[in-house]
Amino acid sequence: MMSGSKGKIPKSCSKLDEDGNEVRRGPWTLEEDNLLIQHITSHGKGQWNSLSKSAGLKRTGKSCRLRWLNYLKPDIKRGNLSPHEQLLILELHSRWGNRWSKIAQHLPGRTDNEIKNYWRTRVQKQARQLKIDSNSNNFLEAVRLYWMPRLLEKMEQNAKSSSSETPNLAISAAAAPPSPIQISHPAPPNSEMEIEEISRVLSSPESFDEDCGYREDITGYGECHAAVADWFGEEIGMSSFWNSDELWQFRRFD
DNA sequence: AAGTCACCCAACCGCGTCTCT
DNA sequence: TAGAGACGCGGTTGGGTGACT
Repeated sequence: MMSGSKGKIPKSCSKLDEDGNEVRRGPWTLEEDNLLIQHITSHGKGQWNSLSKSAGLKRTGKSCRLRWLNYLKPDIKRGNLSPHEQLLILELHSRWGNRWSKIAQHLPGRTDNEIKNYWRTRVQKQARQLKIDSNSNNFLEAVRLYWMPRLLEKMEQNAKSSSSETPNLAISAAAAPPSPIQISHPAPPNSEMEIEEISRVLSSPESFDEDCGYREDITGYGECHAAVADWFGEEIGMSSFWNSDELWQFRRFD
């Protein structure tokens, strides 16, 4: 696996720590990834500083931990966020704010870093275009009134099309090229019943635990995994989510 | 074809919290 | 109980990439 995942040529640099030991920084190389994976596979994780040393890595413990959690961990799900996941992020962020790790706990296979990046690059961009603060009530209102229904609509469309031409995930998985690290992906919600359930839970305050989150597994696909690269390959065109009439209505909130 | 810009995301940093001695 | 080290979280940065001019 390539550091940076896009075929970038790693240009790691080194510096010396206070003991004069070399400490590498920057993108991880394939060799470093393999060392870390092998070491965690045989010895387990934890004690990151000593793990780094005993694995022969010239990295800080912090760096090793981050690399593992955000990139190498076997259950990491990659690819675009599905409308379902986007909906959850919007909903959970409206409740908890920038509690990225807490939000990530409700999106299997997604990291807090990924969710944070999504929020900063997509959601905040949308707020900037509307010229409203992404943490303001106006923006939350706009999200609830327009963005969330759009995502639900998209999920319903997807459910309908997938029920008429249900892809054979098992075949897709079998046909997928072998990966050096087995990454499994949660299967998406693909029935109208599931979507209705998600809508119900999202719109029902009673179904929400104050501190622990949803009482039910609203992700609906808890342990179900299939090796599909990306359920919702089609990118949701965020910038076109709101038409000019809607934009005008948002600004009336001000 | 070359330059510029915006976007995306991996990785780093600082700081608060937890755990161990 | 206090101090040190490890861990975890949220904010920020920097470089690669593709779109646009």
